[in-house]
Amino acid sequence: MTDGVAERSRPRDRILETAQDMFHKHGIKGVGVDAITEAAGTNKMTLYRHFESKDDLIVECLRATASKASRIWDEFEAKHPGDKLAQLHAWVQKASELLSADSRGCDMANAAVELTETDHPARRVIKELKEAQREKLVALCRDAGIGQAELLADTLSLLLEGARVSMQSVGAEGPSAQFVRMAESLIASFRAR
Amino acid sequence: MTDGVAERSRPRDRILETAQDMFHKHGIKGVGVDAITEAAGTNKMTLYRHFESKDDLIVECLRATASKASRIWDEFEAKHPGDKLAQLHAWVQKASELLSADSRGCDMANAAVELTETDHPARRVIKELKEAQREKLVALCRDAGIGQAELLADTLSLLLEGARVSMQSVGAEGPSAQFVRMAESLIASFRAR
DNA sequence: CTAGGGTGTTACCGGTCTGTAACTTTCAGA
DNA sequence: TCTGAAAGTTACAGACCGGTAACACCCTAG
Repeated sequence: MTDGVAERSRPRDRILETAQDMFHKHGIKGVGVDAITEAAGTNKMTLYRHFESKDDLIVECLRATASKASRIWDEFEAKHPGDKLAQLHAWVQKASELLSADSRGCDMANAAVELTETDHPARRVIKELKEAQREKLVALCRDAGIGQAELLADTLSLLLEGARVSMQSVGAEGPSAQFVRMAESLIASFRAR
Repeated sequence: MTDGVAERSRPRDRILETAQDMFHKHGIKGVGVDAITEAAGTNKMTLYRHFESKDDLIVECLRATASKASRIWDEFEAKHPGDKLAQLHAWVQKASELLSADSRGCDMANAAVELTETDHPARRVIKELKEAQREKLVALCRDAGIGQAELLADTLSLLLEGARVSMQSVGAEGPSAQFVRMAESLIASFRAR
């Protein structure tokens, strides 16, 4: 009713999906477990039967989000089978869609900003997942025949990361509006070397 | 004693400085007013005599931080009077020093991530101050004789913003390690156009 | 010396937070 | 139809949060 989540799924799935959404919109420290369970159409006890703690829920949410994101890479391969350069351009395109569709940035980066305790269980997960994403982008650049693949991948990563956080500071009309142009001319200049 | 702030200054100044430091290290929602006043060697009542609310304190902290940052620009002009291109390289150098000295990124960007309420008083301040910084960098690029000054400035902004948030996710050995190389080759390529 | 503003101290308010206990209801499968 | 696990309900514990009231203290300007 007040709920955007498919009503008849298992409570654990509803909690996970609702928590992802609410953490994303309001920040991790900006939403309590009561609010999550209420929005998920269940209650706190059920949450704690499925998750050890809020921290555990956070970790599971990050893993779920990363898992969704990794499915996007399969789309690239499906749409441009074998054509790695086209897949790289598709990456840029997809990134720009993310920017225009959603102004709250990357859940993992946001979590890293919010969870300042150096030993927070989510921090190792964030690092692990971000490094996996980096590896994918490096491999894509390399397979697209670009010489300095690592450098291009890292530059594109920083540009996107910067665009997603810049949107949260100054909005979509700020520097992030030029993301596609920046990324494409970067790729062109790396290809020309 | 447990306190890094100069002991004998006015309580208001101590609170402001301590709050900046603690907000930076632990995040805005990660530190309470009690902890701030205790670290500042004073008490909560004194804080509320000088600041209307925690939100007001947050805003003043952001303004103070931005004011410190703007003094850096004076250094550029002092060290390389009239030589705008040298000042731009000094900006890159200074940015990389920020990256190696501190892994908690930009206070304004972090605040934008944490304070998700769209009508939070800090949000307009963040936008305002970030836009002012952007204007400065655009002017510097233009005065350095670069044609597409806005595009270079925005690209450098996104790179730095991305580097500062990337450090918080994957650490200093991640993509942000290449920031100087990226920035310098960007400047070179814009100058060659 | 004295008046008064800035500061410190203590206690408190109402609210929210994570997490738990004890109990009841629902519902699917044997 | 019976059983047993999953889920819902209510209440609560203990801590912390932002913010305020009332009062005692100091210390400097006059």
